[in-house]
Amino acid sequence: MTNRRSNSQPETDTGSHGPERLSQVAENYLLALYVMGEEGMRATSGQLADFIRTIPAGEGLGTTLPSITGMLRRMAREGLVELTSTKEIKLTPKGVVLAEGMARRHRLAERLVVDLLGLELHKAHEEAHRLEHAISPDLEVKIRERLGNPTTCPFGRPIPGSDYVPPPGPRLTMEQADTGVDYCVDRVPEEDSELLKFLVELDILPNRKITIVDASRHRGVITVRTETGEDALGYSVAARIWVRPWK
Amino acid sequence: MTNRRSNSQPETDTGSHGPERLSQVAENYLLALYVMGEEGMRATSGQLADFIRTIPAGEGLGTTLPSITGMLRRMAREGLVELTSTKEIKLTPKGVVLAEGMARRHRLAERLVVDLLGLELHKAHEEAHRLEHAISPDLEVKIRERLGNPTTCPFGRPIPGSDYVPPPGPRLTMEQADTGVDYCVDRVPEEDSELLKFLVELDILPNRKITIVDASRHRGVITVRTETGEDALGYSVAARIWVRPWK
DNA sequence: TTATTTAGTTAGTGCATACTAACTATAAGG
DNA sequence: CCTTATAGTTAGTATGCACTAACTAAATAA
Repeated sequence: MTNRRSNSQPETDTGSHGPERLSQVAENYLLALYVMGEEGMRATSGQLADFIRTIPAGEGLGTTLPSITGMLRRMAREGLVELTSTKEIKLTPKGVVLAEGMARRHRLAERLVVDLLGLELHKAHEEAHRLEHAISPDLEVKIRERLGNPTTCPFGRPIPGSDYVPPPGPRLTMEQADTGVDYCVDRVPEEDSELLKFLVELDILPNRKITIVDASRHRGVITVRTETGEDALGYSVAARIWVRPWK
Repeated sequence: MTNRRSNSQPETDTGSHGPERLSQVAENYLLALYVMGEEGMRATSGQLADFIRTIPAGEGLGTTLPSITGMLRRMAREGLVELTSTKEIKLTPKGVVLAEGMARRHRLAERLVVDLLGLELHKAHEEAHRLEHAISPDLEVKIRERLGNPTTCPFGRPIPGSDYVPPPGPRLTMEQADTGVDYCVDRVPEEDSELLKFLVELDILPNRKITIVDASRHRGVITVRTETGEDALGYSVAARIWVRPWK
């Protein structure tokens, strides 16, 4: 009777390539590694620990280095990951397939709770982190259909397997954006609930038009005009918001 | 990396009455005990084992008597159940509250997947058995609102905490129903996927009107008229379908 | 009544997942 | 070059949850 989800089984399965269903913990690792890959981060045990710490539903469990080491060993045994000589963690082809599935279900779940159930955006990531483990292939199909085959999650990330096409033009952070030019918000961070509440209020959300009115690097403040008003953002925040050229 | 969901934690929580979050296994037990209570079944370890075996998502795990004994011991330690001298398993007040929550989420999830996502009815129970563990209080509220505060699940069972009022008149099984009288289907079994496919086809579903055209006990066959046609049912099947007087 | 079946517990084991403490290897600094 | 910090592994332990095998108590049959 605890907080932990774990997983035990005397390996009753027939044989060579491990059980079909993964533990929730393994699923979390796969998703984390997938997203880290998307973001171009070097995936090491330490980075992974940091990343897993941001999973809200996880309540900070399984984030010590020894836990990571042990889990990765088991995942390597199941052929999900490989540990390179440089201590970098790589998904195997099998791992990639399963990780894509997790990202797909995670992002579909985010759309589900936001678009269909009206959940506040800043709660979507956490809810999806629970739901992603509970969505069967059958249900996934129904969700996708019901949502009209979305291509991105509500935070702007692509849904693997959808017919997402990267929008033309460079993607850059708001911090790097030019003054006086119209941009379209491409992605916002999904894991920072407090920031998200703020971004919702300011209407700085994917597919909204924004213009940098003023960027005073020395003050560390960027002034952004949205369709609803004008607001000041710190550089550290601006650096986490991705935009692309408008139209 | 297995099929099993388990749960481990060096009991890091502060104190006296156990961790807040339960394991999925414990949640399954609570729901099982709750439903068995609803059905007026005597809850013993053996009965519980049988019941848990019907949980499709569980893949038959945790159904041996020793597993049950061990789990019940842990749950008793957490103050969720009590084992009476007659080997009967009783939910404690705390257990009842948590079990009601499980039943609530399970039945809301069934409505969600059927009404909102268009999932085939015969798959709803299994899907809900996964989803019930992944629904937070926040999300539960949204689901309930979105569904318009339903009072029953798609199989006719009441949703705890809703404003369900038991319909007037006696509830009886179709096997006990009189010939030539109009009845309203009250409940159908949710866990028998094959039977459900059949009942959907025949339109023998909660709130539909049916009439027993003929009951020949010696042949073990009941002939039922629904709004779409007339069909023959075996007594063993009829015994599992609950009806109430129409209007 | 005694034998047998039925139901349940206890004992012992195995694996997943978590932790802390102690060790090691690599990188950074002096 | 040697020292120290940083990152990661290994060792050892704890808990949850699952199993089989063996035991026990209650009900049933002979």
